[in-house]
Amino acid sequence: MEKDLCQISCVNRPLVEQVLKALPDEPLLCGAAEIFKMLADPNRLRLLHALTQEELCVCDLAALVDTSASAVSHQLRLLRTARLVKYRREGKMVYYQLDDEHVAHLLQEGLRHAAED
Amino acid sequence: MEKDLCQISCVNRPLVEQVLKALPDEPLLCGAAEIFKMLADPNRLRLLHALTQEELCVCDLAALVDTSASAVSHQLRLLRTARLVKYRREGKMVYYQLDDEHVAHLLQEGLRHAAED
DNA sequence: TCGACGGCTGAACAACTGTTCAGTTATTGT
DNA sequence: ACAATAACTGAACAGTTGTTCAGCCGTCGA
Repeated sequence: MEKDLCQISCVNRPLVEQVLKALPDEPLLCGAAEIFKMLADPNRLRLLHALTQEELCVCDLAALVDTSASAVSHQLRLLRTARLVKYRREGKMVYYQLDDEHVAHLLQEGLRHAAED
Repeated sequence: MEKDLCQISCVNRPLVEQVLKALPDEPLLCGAAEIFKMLADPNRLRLLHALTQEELCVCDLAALVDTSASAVSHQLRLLRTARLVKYRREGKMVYYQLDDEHVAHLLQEGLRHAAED
């Protein structure tokens, strides 16, 4: 690594060291990246946006994004393991909702910034 | 599509229609997804976090994330085209900074939510 | 208890992402 | 004008992501 060039010449070492110290540690950065990764797909954004309004079952969500129930189920598993949604079983049906308001907040922030391009 | 199952039985059509109407339109959703996609990588998060503190040149940034200048340059291009960073040329050097405070804000939000897991 | 149905899962495949490598452009000092 | 250096770029490759397909699990009604 770092073999490409300018090992000694142009790097402002002290400044880099300083900035480096202020960086959040590895697990926190990766955790944040994981959350953003979940938000990095239009279909998942649709699902999450829908869940900001209503609790919905898998079939509803599949109809909403116009794909197979299987595909949605896979997506929901990702969102579940990332703690962005939680679910509730009622008979045969499983109803999903957002895990907390942070999710809705982040989503809204992203949409706002995308709008004022 | 939608061939998998439950075409008629369990879908709550009116509710789906209602939620569907409230969804942001395609380009907005994709725009937001693009932004989140840029934030979905630990190294890019490091770069952006560093730039919240200091204006830095490509070499500095490469040293910071401990990769080649080429790799960083590719990443910076992505961030540039997504309008998350802007740059300034000074002689041979190119200095990068965040395009606006929204970026810093989103970044901070993501880190905060990752922290309070 | 059995069949139907809502939902979940693993494997496989195509599409996308990030890095490396090699080569190019732009600017500076000699 | 030439060599050196900071940065950019396209092609290629490995690793990851999202969908499909086929089959499984859990619950309900007959």
